[in-house]
Amino acid sequence: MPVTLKDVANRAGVSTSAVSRTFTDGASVSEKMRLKVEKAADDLGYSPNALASSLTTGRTKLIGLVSNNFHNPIFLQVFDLLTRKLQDRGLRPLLLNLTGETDAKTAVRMLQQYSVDGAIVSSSTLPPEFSKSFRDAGVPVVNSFGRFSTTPDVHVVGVDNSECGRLAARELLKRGYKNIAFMGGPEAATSTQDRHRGFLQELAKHPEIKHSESFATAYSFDAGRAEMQQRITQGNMPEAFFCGDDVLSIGALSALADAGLRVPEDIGIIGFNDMEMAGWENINLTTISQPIDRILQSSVDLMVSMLTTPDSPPEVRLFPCQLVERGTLRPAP
Amino acid sequence: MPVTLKDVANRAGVSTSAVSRTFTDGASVSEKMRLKVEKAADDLGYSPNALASSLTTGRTKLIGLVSNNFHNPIFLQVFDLLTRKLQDRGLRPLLLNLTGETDAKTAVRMLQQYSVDGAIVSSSTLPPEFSKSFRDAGVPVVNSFGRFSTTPDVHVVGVDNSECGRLAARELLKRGYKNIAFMGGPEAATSTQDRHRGFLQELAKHPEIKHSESFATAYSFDAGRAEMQQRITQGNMPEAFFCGDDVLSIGALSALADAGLRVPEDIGIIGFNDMEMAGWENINLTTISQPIDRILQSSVDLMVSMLTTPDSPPEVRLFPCQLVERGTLRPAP
DNA sequence: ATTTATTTTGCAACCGGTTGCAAAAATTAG
DNA sequence: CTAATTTTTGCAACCGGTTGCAAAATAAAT
Repeated sequence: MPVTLKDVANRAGVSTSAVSRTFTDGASVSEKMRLKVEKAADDLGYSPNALASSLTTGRTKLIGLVSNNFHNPIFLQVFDLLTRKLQDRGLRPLLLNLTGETDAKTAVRMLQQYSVDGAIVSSSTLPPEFSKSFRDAGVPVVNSFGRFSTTPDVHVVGVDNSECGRLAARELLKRGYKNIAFMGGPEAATSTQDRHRGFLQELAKHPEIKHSESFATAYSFDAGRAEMQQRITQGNMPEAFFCGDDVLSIGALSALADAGLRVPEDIGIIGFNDMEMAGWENINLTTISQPIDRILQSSVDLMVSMLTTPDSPPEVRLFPCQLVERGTLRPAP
Repeated sequence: MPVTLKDVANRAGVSTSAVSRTFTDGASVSEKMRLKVEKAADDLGYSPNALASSLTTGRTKLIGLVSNNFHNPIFLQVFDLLTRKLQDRGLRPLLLNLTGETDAKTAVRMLQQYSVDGAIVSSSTLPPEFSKSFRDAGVPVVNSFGRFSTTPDVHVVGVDNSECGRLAARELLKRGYKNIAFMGGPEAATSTQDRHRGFLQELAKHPEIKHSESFATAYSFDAGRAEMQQRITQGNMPEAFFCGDDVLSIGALSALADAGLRVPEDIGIIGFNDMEMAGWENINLTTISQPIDRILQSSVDLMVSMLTTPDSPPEVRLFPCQLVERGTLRPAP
């Protein structure tokens, strides 16, 4: 059924090399030959078998898309953009779901078996060892939404999370809140750690501001809701919260609503991510947006450049975040 | 860098065939040989190159995951489950994003170039021609969330959407609503058409019930909100709505809230899908759930069985939907 | 019209495995 | 202890392409 190189060669009455060459750009083929071959290929409906060619070229054009986060809606957007951007470059995304996977070795083996040309690791909760293992196994990797480092093991693209923490703190201060809180995601997530650190850095400049912090067990609605309920029953509530994620914020909002606390009149909330839902009128969450499109574009660009020029030193590309003003924070006085 | 079959053969002092055989189950190898080879393979850290073997076996274990819906959060769950289930079976999901793709030929070529063993098409908005083209190109396909047909072109797994429409209607009637409405997604989506049909079928049995219908332009929050606003300004509101999707419902809820209409006191809403968010306490949407896990499990099972026994006639597997009682519909009297 | 430089083409080996076939080794039967 | 079977193993061809090299064809130079 599938028509092969040889079939085309026969029909065109030329060697297989000639056919191969007309389909590899940069190869030496005369115009006459090219036409003859293309004609035959068209007639037969031939398209080259990428897998077979990968055997000799060593390139599969397969890119592993590695994640363990299939719960935050933001990742649907990530997959959407990433797959399209890869497709545009003639690359194919092979999805690797590492949910519940703790052993980097297994993951490496999976990638290797399919000889992916590279891997884009998209997660802020996957331990950095994974990326490193991939690289050590000889797989070029880009870590999207990864952690800033002055000595990165692999390419990192994302935002400066501690700057985001500072931004959130500044914004709360600007609006005159005197007693504020940080509500993070899981303490083990580097993104939460960094945002927390930035938050504290900014507050260090304002010793008169009271502040407190707590951590939800996950980046999820339920965790955010539970954590906020906890804070409410404990009493001694701050005036405003910086929540480490929108889903978390929405959970928190729901707990506040249940407790009869009004937002932003009684309590202010600022989230993080600007997921689609944050803009929905019944949620209307003031939040901080990451430039997802730019981050992913840059990730793909980096991947492509690694494929053409291997051994470029790991690079960190950070993009600025932005406040998205909506209705859950009182205006500056 | 990568260690090959030959390397292992050399080290073990045996032929390459022997090595190949120890890694293919069902092949004839003595215990002695197997041990010797496994030892050598371990020492070298060998793992077979799946792509190379695909050349001769004709199986790549690559399964195309085809979708054009990267907006409904329900699909994140779909990808999560699908990738895990495939991985469990030793298959690898190759993601094919057909957003904005209108030409089935292009899509087919993409699949073919990577010689996927099969394709799981997950979408209720992708034209059925796509699935058919894939099949015609010799790619086994399962259409998840597809449309029921007595003469299906390909395997179809999903729910009986018209039965869901009937279920929704029955539920509304049971609760004593006398004037009800159907608010569908885009009229071109088969899922909307079928739910609509079922809805009407049920109402045909109750001529005393007033009913009306309208269609949102997409399965999205904004479309649902806009459509509901439209209905409100038109006046002449029904007592309850069956919305063709949860996201749509949530948009509708937001419009109702803005208009000062209380749910379920003034207006009842029943959604469809039971996405995670529907259960969030601040949304608390009464809805109809599809057994996503079973649908996807069945899809993967069907795919696997097609790979082992090709040419089985296309089958339709429909699973029952279920009411999920929450707070947006008044209780039965 | 020759000679020389350049481009185009085909041959054949190779990429990393798999597999039909026949020879070799191990079992079982007589 | 042979002869007849059955199992295990290696050889070599093949899967669908790619590519270095040298021969053949063209083009440029003298």
